[in-house]
Amino acid sequence: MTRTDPEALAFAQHDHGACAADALDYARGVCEQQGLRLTPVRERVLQLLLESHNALGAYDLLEKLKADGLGSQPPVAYRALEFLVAHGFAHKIERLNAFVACSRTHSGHSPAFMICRRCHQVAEAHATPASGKLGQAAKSIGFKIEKTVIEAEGLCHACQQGGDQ
Amino acid sequence: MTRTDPEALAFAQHDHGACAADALDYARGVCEQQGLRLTPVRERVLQLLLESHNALGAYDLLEKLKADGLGSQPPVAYRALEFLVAHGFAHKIERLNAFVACSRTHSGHSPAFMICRRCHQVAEAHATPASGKLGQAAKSIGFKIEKTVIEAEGLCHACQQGGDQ
DNA sequence: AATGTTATGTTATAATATTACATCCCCAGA
DNA sequence: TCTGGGGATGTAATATTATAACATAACATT
Repeated sequence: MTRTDPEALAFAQHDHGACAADALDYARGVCEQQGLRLTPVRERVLQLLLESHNALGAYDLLEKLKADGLGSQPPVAYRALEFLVAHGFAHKIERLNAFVACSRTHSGHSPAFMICRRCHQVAEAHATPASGKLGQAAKSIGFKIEKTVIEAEGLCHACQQGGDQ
Repeated sequence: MTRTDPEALAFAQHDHGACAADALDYARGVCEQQGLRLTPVRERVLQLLLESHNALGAYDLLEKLKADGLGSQPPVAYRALEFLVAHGFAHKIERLNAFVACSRTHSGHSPAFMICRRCHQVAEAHATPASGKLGQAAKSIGFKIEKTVIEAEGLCHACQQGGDQ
C-alpha cells in the first residue's frame, strides 16, 4: 500500500502498467479505510488518468467513458473528477484546464507540476510554498494561504534534445 | 516613470486613483520607448484592470468596452489582453480564468499571486521559483523551466477578521 | 418495507476562448 | 500622391470548458 518515491517519475523510464495498477490498488485501499466509495465511474476515471502521463481534459475522459458504456454527459466526468481531486487522488492543472492522477509520492502535500510544452507530459513534484518568498510576502501582509497552485511550463529533458525547441 | 515598491499593495490602504493613473503613465512611457502601440482598446483595458484590485474576466471587460462604444465581441477583449500580458502590463490568473494589471513593483519578474477567496482581491508578489524545491526537482530531472504559475488562495488579513471565514 | 443519503443520468445552458475573414488605418517607399 | 504592406479592429460563427437543475437509481439503516 505504500509506494516509493523517485521525484518526478513521469519523465523517467518505468514500468508504467505496473505503476498504474499499484496506484489504483493504493486508492482502493485508502477508500476502503476511509469509507469512501470508489464507484465504477470514479475508478475508471482514475484508471484513465493513471494510464496517461499527459493531463486529460474532462471531455477527453468523457469520450472514453462513453466508449465503456458509462455516462457520457459532462457532469459525469466533472463529478468523478471532483471526487478524485477532493480526496487527493488527482489534481487539476489550471494552466491546461485538465487533470492528472496524483503521483502520491508524498502526502499531506502541496504539489507542484512541470508541464512540457512539447510532449505535453506532466510531472509532479513536492513543493513547500509557505517557506519561500511567497510565504514571506503572505506573512508580511497577513494573508493566510490555504491552497497553492504551482505549475512550471518548459521543456522536459527528452524534448530539449529533439530538434526545434 | 519608476515606482516604489511596497510588496503586495493590493490589500493595503492607498490612494488608488493615483496609483492607477501612475501605472497607466508608466505603461505609456514603456510603449513609447519600445515602439509598442498602446491603442485605445488596449489602454482602456489596462485602465479597467488598474481600477480594480479584483481579477476581471474577458467578458467583464467586454461589457465595459461595449459601454464605451468600443468593440463588443470576445476577440476584442482577448486581443487586448494578449497584448498586455505579452508585454508584462497584465497577468492572467489561471485559477480564476481572469486578469489583473501588473503591479510592476519589480521587473524581469516571476510573479506570484495571493487570491482572497472571500473578497476576491488579488495581490501580486515576487517569487523566485527556480530557487525552491521546484527548482531542485526541475534540475534533478533536467526540466528547463520557462514560465511559472504561482497562485495562492486563502484569506486576506481583513477577511480573516470578518465573521464567517 | 420506509426512509435518508449518496451517486448517477440527462437536458439544458453558462462561461471561457478561438478561428476565420473582412475592413480599416497608418505609414514607408515608389 | 499613390500604393502596397503590416498591424489593429470589427464581426460572425463556433469550439471548449464547466455548471445548474431536476429526475432516477443504488445503497444503507432502521
